[in-house]
Amino acid sequence: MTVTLKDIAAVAGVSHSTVSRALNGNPMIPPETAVRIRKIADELGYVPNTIASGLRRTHSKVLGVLVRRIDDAFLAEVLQGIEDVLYAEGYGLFLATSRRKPEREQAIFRSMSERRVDGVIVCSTEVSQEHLHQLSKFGVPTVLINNQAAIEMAHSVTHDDMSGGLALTRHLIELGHSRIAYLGHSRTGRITRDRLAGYKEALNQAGLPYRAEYVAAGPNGSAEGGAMGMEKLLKVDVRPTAVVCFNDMMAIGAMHALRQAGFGVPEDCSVTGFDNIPLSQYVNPPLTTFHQPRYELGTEAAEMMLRLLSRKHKNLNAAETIALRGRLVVRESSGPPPDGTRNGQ
Amino acid sequence: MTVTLKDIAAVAGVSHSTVSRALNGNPMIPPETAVRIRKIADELGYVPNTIASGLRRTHSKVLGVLVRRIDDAFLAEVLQGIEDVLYAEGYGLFLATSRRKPEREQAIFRSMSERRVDGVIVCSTEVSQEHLHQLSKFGVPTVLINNQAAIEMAHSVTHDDMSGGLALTRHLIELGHSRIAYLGHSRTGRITRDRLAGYKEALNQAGLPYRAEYVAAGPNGSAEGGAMGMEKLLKVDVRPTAVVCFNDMMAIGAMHALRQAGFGVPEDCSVTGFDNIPLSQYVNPPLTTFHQPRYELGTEAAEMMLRLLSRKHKNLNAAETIALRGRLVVRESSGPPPDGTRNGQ
DNA sequence: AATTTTTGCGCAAACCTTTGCGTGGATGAT
DNA sequence: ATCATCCACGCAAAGGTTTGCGCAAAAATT
Repeated sequence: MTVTLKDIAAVAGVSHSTVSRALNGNPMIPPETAVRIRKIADELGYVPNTIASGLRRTHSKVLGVLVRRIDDAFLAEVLQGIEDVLYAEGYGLFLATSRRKPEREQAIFRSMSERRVDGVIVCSTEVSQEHLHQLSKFGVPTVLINNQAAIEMAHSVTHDDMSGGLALTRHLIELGHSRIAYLGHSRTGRITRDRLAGYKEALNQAGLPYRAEYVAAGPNGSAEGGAMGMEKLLKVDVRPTAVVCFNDMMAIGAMHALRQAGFGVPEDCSVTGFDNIPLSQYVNPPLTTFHQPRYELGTEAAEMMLRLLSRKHKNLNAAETIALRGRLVVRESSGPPPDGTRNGQ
Repeated sequence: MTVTLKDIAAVAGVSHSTVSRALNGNPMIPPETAVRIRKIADELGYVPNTIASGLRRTHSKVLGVLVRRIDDAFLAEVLQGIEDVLYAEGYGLFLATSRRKPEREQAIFRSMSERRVDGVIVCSTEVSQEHLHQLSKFGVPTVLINNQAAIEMAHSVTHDDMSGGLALTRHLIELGHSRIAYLGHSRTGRITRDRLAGYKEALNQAGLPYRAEYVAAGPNGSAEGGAMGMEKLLKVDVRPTAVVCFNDMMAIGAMHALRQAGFGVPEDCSVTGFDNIPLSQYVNPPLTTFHQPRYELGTEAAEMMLRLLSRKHKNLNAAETIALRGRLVVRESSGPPPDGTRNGQ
């Protein structure tokens, strides 16, 4: 049924080795023979069997990508970045989502090992050190994107969360705010801490006090989580006049909760997000946020992986981290504090 | 380096065939032998080589998925639906994005053929009849999701666009609108036509005239496209009091353009979207839209593909289409028309 | 006890490609 | 004419698995 090298060889009157070499551009085969064979292959409708060639060669030209979930504006764009460079380099992309289930993650790593992917890119998931170790034991290189727990001896690309938290908070301070809250996300580790650290640092630099009651966390990173977190903050005695949210979706939820409670944004309370997801500019009011180089996170990770694969002498030990910088995006959800709160509380 | 069946066989003192059979649960091997072998395999850290087994077997247990792009709220959720059922069934997911480039699409189909995927799911892209034919020639079954051009003899799952357009328009009519515009998307084929058809049908049923000047198209399906389309509609002599947009992002753009021009939504002009993307409830005002069963589109397509693969006697000819129904979601972007336009213009 | 059946497993081929090594013929040098 | 060189290609092994067939030993039947 399907045509193989042997079939082409029979028609061309050569051995299948010659066909293989001709098709792979091996210089051993003179050009005229090569084009003749190529032509016959095309006429016969030959489609090389990557799976057979992968068996003989050592690599599969496929990269595994593990991501928490696909239907997330942030991750989707990172994925697109990865896919674009993999496509350009002729690599395939084997995708799986962990959905935060450790057993699913486990199964995925196994499946990727079995499929002999050349490497795996792990994106924004709480991946355990052991799993990664298990992979590296098989010589499967790994690149981490925004890993939650800082993992030793790993290749990773991250964005600079701390400077983002700092930039947003400083922006609010410059607008005159002093009662600034931080609305985090209880299920994320390093990232929420880093952003919180930036927030604290900004307060510190401005000589403003840090108040524990101004730090709340939503149960998750969605709009619902933001709304729930905001409701907590609204119960504080002296309400904050600005809130730095963990991400844009939470900020959107927070604004929703504020509106529900009868407060205007930014008149009564400024709100900032984080990530600059495409939507943040279309909500009303458009969101002040910190832009993440999402797409670039993907491309950088993919390129790092490709570099890793090209230097065959896998000195996987040499850890490497590249940190991408974001930028403050000021829109209309942040403004001066309400009158009377300008200086001090 | 890596441990193979042969290594296990050596330790267990049997042949590698026996190991293979034991590990695959072949009843020929008595249970006690099987568990003994299984144990040795585990101790040795054996990881089956799917690529070798795929060579011997005829199938790869991998499905190709071709999608226009990943960073699109709609497609991402469809993808998640696909991934979830594939994961549950032990299938892998090989992902590629066409990004509307025909040559890229071509290359992707080729790459998928070469990788011997068991089938491909094509999602919402303007895929040509020939490409699909090329795949089916190789016995690679195909399932289409929301294909733009209705393609003959194909398996596909779609949503019912016409009834969506009809439901939205009827909703506006019931609110009292008579000057209702349709804002389409010039780059999509069947879908925009179907929604338009539903719009016309609703007008027709209500005895309202269809006016060509009330039908505009944006250059693309994004918020920018919606804004640009809306600007055209605002130039019409007698402005519409409601506009049915092709999708939510365009609706968001349209609302933006209306605000820029000093009009209120819905006081001056109602706006409806299509898709009910997660964000549509968080924009201000929250968007009236037509919910698409995105996730289910994915799961249905994956399940259809799996059914296709299970009946080995590939009677691929038997076309099959399943249409999923959506539902109207009324929020605050639609309301009664401004005074004085209620009856007639 | 002799014969048949069953059980448990090994042999080897097959899947398709890549590649080290070898070979026969042509070409060039002496 | 003889020998070394080189060119173009073929042979066969290798990569890891699955599986039809066969075979010896054990069990069951007579």
